Amino acid sequence: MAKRYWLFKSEPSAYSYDMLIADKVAEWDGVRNFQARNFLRDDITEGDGVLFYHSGRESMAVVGIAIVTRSGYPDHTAWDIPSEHFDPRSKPENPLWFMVDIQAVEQFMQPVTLAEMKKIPTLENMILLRRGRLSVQPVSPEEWNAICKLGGVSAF
DNA sequence: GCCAACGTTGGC
DNA sequence: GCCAACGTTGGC
Repeated sequence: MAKRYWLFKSEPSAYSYDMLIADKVAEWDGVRNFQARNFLRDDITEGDGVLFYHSGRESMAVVGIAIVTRSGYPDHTAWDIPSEHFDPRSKPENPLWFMVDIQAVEQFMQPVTLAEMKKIPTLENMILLRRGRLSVQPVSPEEWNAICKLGGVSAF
């Protein structure tokens, strides 16, 4: 199966790329949107590439890349009552929400800002620019390459 | 801090 | 099943 590419958004005060580096591997839990859930459950598989995007006032930029180390599996925080992501509709025997694991690969030399991305014709159809609110979204190989290049990833 | 976009909920 | 109300995200 061909490797696919994704963009994951995170508010850096909630979870930043630096925290991912420190944690080595992160469970991408807490996604509570059905479209994003479907990607996590059905499409995102081990080995896929992830652009890590910081949303919010301080950053608004892709800051690095990550790799999926575990394909979709049930998000156990949904049945963890003290968790802020608790959702009584999800049960271990019939999970509603899903997550994947990711690992940091390389921090960008240069964060690629939202303002910068808006100026690149190759990126004009990016979901990030068209429907800003989806927190897990597919990225085309062309978009992936353009952003990695701008970010100064060593492979380019 | 404001507000547009948009996903979700719930009354009918 | 429709749609108004509501809540959240996230850029500005």
